[in-house]
Amino acid sequence: MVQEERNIAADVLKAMAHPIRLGVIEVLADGERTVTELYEELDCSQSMMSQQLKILCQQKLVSIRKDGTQKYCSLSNRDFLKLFDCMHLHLRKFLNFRD
Amino acid sequence: MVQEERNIAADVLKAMAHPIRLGVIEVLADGERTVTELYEELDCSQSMMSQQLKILCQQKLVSIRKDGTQKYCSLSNRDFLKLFDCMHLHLRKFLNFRD
DNA sequence: GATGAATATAAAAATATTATAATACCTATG
DNA sequence: CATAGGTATTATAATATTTTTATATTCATC
Repeated sequence: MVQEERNIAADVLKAMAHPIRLGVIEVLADGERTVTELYEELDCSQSMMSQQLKILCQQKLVSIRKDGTQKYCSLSNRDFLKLFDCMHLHLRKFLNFRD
Repeated sequence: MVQEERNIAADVLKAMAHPIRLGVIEVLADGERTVTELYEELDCSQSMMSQQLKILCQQKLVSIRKDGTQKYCSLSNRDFLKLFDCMHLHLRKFLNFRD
């Protein structure tokens, strides 16, 4: 990677590096959700969710389609789900996390 | 992942989400380096590198062995190198990045 | 066109991150 | 033991992120 790529890659990672945003990715791995479903499932405010979704969309991690008054969110790039496997192992193997 | 795991996972991702720290991981993928080699190769100050290495070590992404007056850095967990493949594709496929 | 449900935006305070500069801390060697 | 090379720490200013609260927008329905 060249400098410029690392800057952008860092922004993408930063977009994932937040408990709620990680939660959104995890939930959406299971399939499409509305904004309301997301903030209920992840137990945060509507405003919070809206702002976090914006960040995820900007990095093209999540995409949104509109249907009437609701918005349906889904993963743009399922490749990054691999990351959760790495992370799971890392938590157990390197940071002392119990199962 | 439960809440607590997402908090920690977010910290690990945050540790990667920085141009220099990404650079360190990339360079170390190729093999061990001293601190001096790292900051010369990545073109930043010694102090900057020392601080960034600390963050990487805290999350057990990098480990350091001492040899006399120098410190040798290496990757603790090569699993995360998969991330670079995903990222490379993501940059090209989703963010309009030329090759 | 008023209402209500779903979502977005703005503002602001609290906190965290980043980057730089200055200084301190080893440790090997003369 | 003074020095110099390699690395760490501290302090600080600038900037960015996080979270909450309040308000705005949009759209379907009555």
